[in-house]
Amino acid sequence: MLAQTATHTESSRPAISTHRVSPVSDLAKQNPLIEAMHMMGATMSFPSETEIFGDGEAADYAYQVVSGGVRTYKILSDGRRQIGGFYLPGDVFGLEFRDEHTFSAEAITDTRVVVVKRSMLMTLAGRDPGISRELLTLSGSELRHVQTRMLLLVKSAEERVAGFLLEMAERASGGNVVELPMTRRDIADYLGLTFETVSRTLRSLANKAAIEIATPRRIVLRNRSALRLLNA
Amino acid sequence: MLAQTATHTESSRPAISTHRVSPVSDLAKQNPLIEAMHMMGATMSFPSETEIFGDGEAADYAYQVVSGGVRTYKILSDGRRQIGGFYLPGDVFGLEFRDEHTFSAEAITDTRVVVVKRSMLMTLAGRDPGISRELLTLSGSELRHVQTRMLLLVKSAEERVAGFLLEMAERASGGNVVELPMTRRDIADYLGLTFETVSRTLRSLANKAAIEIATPRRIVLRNRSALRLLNA
DNA sequence: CGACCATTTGATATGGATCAAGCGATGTGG
DNA sequence: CCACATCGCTTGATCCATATCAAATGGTCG
Repeated sequence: MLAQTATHTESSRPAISTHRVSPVSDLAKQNPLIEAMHMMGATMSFPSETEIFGDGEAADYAYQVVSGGVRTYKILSDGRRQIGGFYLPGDVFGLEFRDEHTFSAEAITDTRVVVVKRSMLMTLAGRDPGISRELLTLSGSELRHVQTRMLLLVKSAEERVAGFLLEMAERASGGNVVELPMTRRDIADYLGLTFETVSRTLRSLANKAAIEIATPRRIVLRNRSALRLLNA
Repeated sequence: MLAQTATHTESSRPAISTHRVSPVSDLAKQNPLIEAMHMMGATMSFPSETEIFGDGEAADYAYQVVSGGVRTYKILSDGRRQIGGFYLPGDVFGLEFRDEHTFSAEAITDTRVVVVKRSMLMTLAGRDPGISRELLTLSGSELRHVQTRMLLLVKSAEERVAGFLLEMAERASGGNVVELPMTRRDIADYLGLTFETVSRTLRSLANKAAIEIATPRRIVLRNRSALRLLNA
């Protein structure tokens, strides 16, 4: 069954709908890869906190988030969890250009995704240089993203949190209000910090009037350039 | 001129030889991308410590190390230097799948590289799915490599240094003797540590009989599994 | 041989982790 | 509908790994 694992309990089983997704979004119309995924893919729903695929499983499918949010992660031998990335609506994940998944993936909230066989994408890519080019572009932007993360990980806690907020703001529409679908612990595991440090750092940024903590999950960016200075 | 910048002084100017590289290596014969680079590329020599390209410059060329070694890096606003990667003979660098270089590149020692126009590779990729697939594979392995780095960067100094040594041993033939072409500071800037910490950690690993410091630049791995345990 | 770097080693400082406790919102069962 | 349990978040106190500052040593190349 599609990317489903034994960890799904009866109550958290993802729902599969086999009819095609429609209408195709504007984005898809401009991007042959996304278009192909929507044309050929099935939609699946995953309840909050359920596994989409596991670290080490065969990477037979590629996914695109339709609604909700996804985190990929890896459990290190000492029990710590490192988050590989957060994926929001429109983002493609699971396409790792190798045969096994490097990370596990879970729905952060109730999530719908489009799923397509990787082999099908690869076949298409062999015939259509446009698809092939899109795959390269996608891979390149993943690479860039991870490199940016890498740069973040050598900085101070304040710089990491500021960088994270700016990244989330950019990815979710670009406004000043950032809705965080993930917990403090998720953010901490993404940034290589503890959740206490994330909490304290957010407080400290609020005290400096760089941000406002409207609710724990809703942050308002008050002074983007101050954040960007930290982000350097 | 090919990837050359104003920072080259008269005495450190790279030498260009326009004749084709030959013979094509065994590796190249098995990999259409590498083969293409060798067939169409020119060789250039860069003296130790000279710039190959700069952060932000147009990424018009892709490079493969023939001999010597290369580091890519970025200077952060606070003056710290983050090293993007080390490239040894056989490694391809500068192919960032975007129009501008994300990092600068310098020769660590006297270095020869094969240079080829990126647009030429892209044109070939459009015609030859084999080349296209190789580019994807290359991009995928860069991605995996950076992800591994990312995982390293959230660990302790000992884990980072152990991981670094294992990586270098694997890449340079796989024997137990690791020749380090780079300084302690280079390693530190690669791992997000200070050079003092790198030095102390190497000493500590030697005290535990996990390694032997034959000379500062030549490390012998004495107990790989101990290193791997740290590396988890 | 001498000068210059890279490296090592030592002493101290500090940012973030860890340990600990309390608070607030959310949802559940009585 | 209320009381309570749970979970996420915040805040406080202390500890520790690594940074920082400082100095000595050693290897390498004119």
